[in-house]
Amino acid sequence: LRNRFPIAALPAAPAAKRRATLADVADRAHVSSSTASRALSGRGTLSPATRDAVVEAAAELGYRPSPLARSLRMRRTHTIGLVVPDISSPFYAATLRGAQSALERSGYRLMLMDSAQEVGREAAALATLIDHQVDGLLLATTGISADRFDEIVGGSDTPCVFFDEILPDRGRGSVGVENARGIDLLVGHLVGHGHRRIALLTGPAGYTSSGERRAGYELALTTRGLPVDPELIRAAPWSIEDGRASTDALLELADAPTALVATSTELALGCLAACRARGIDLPGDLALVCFDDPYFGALLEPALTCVAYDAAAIGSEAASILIGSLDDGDGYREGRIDVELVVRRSCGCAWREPQ
Amino acid sequence: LRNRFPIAALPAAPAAKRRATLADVADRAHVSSSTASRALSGRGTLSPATRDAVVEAAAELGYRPSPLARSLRMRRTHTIGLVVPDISSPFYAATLRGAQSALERSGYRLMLMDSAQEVGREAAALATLIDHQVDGLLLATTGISADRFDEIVGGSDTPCVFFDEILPDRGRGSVGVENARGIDLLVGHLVGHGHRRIALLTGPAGYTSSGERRAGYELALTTRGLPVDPELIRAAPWSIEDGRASTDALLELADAPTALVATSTELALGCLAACRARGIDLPGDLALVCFDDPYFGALLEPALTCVAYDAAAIGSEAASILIGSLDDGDGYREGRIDVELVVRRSCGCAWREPQ
DNA sequence: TTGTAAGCGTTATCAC
DNA sequence: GTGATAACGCTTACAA
Repeated sequence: LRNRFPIAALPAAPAAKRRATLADVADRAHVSSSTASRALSGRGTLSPATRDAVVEAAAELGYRPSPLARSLRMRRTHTIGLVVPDISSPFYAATLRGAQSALERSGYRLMLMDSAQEVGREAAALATLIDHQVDGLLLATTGISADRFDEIVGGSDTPCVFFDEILPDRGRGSVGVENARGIDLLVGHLVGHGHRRIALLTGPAGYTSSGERRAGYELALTTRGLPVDPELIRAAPWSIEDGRASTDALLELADAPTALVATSTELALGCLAACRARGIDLPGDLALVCFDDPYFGALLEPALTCVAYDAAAIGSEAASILIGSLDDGDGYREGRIDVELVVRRSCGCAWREPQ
Repeated sequence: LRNRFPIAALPAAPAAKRRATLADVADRAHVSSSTASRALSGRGTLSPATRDAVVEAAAELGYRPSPLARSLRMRRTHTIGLVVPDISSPFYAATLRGAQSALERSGYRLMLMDSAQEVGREAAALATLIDHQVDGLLLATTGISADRFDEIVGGSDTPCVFFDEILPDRGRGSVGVENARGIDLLVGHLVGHGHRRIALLTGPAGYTSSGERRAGYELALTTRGLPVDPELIRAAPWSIEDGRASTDALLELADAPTALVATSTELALGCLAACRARGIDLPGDLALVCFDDPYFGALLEPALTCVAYDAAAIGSEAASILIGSLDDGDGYREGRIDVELVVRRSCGCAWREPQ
């Protein structure tokens, strides 16, 4: 009854060989599977002889432990969940890479979810990740409420580190860029060029970076004794189209600005497009600076003066904080990624491309 | 398989520390855990009354099944492994997003690994993914050998679909862009402008896209009765710096080209940088076209004429093929993403930005 | 229609 | 030192 399929009748194709399990290794080394486990994991005590035997058997069988079984048993997955609003954005892609390499160094895997800028999907992503018992969470929130967040991740006390977009008073830490300082650098430089009517293109209200940059702008003006004119502040989604529309509106003002601070690459490009269409000379008629240094910034016309920062560092810093929190226990750590002013031509400086 | 446990079913007050297990649900519904399993999974037959009781108990407890335990038991993880050479590149980030959304639609999760353009890391990434018993693999290879590939994924017969960079004769399918057609479009357009000495900036030899684009270039010239001059072909890594150096070299030729086809955004930007530094007028002195349409292409000076394609579609197409192969069994499916010529100014056309 | 029991591949807690 | 044995949370023959 057993042998209904004699050897000769086996299919020509080689049956997929079953992966060796710990039990197989144990058998081959003539020990119990608990001993084999100890030998391979290094935990517990056992004689060097048996350890060697087990290790050898494992090597011969090409044994690879099952992370799945291990996770189920140990209640640790060595997996970190990452949620971002849009992974195809260069910024988040860079943070992802930074996080990934930092995590890899510590032996963690990454499970990625994209919230597509929808709160509902963000919540679903978090729930999925929690279901998978990720050991920790890296989250650039797209606007989940504190209550919803608590409801989903609160019960599991899975540590969470926020980056870029932060949910206040939650999680084990947060990482952002020096938004205020960056804007101050930009505004300061423009003021140095003699500008007094400086416009701001910022993102929608309610976002961490949007808010910090706007506040930074107002502070930068105030500390320099300049008035804050609400008309010069335009909040819109971070897209080229919105940047263009906002710039158009600013340019049609009776008392138009002489300089403009764009808080993202896209907004700066929108400004560029608007000026080009209207025949406005940059930086002659309007000086432009940007919070963010795209890799093609030097090749734009005019080459973009901006504030640069290391997006990958945001990810790796967040990952480091998370890993720290994983064995440290609690507390709250805050990281800020440094910014740097990169002076080129769009601000009015007489910069020329090197070489 | 789909999300039968919407997050709305979470308990209002997450006071429960330990997550409810199936056994808890069973207890509360006064049935055995196998019955509870059947009720929740919809498999097997059971009375409507008990089913309702179980479902209600599950809802009351805020029960969420453990994918870990389920995977271990079912030998299916509903997780797909994705390996790319560099996730911070906009191209791969876009493919990732495409893949992610297609997979999500079918109830799969994504586990991401970055090979950092190193064969060793690529192999390690694959091994890790196989260890995790991913149900399938999406791979843009960085150059792993067929033998090594077989060694790592062969034994498990985990289906694999290649995209962008392809390992021939392996896996269940592959997806690339219409490289030959794209180059033909570009070369054809330049020839239409009267150019006969057309240079090519391509990537390093040994890459799928690099090779296909170079072959496409030679074919495009030949079919138009133009000679192929090896001096006009420059193979170098896809970086701005390399593009610049290659352009410099071409420009110093005794018989310099009058037009140039860059096979990537970076190479085109390098060409731009070289021309700007040398005071070469684009497109007057040199016409430039590019395989790839960066989102800022219209804002460069001159606005870039190029061949555009949907990078996200590569990822989603690859994911679709993989998912198909997951239940279809074997066979090999090949996908090609369409390209489109976007005419602007760098080729010599009299294009003006809309509006 | 439902329950019992045997796993999936590990590790931890005991005895011996 | 080493080996049973019992989990981890789930699915699925097989029995009842």
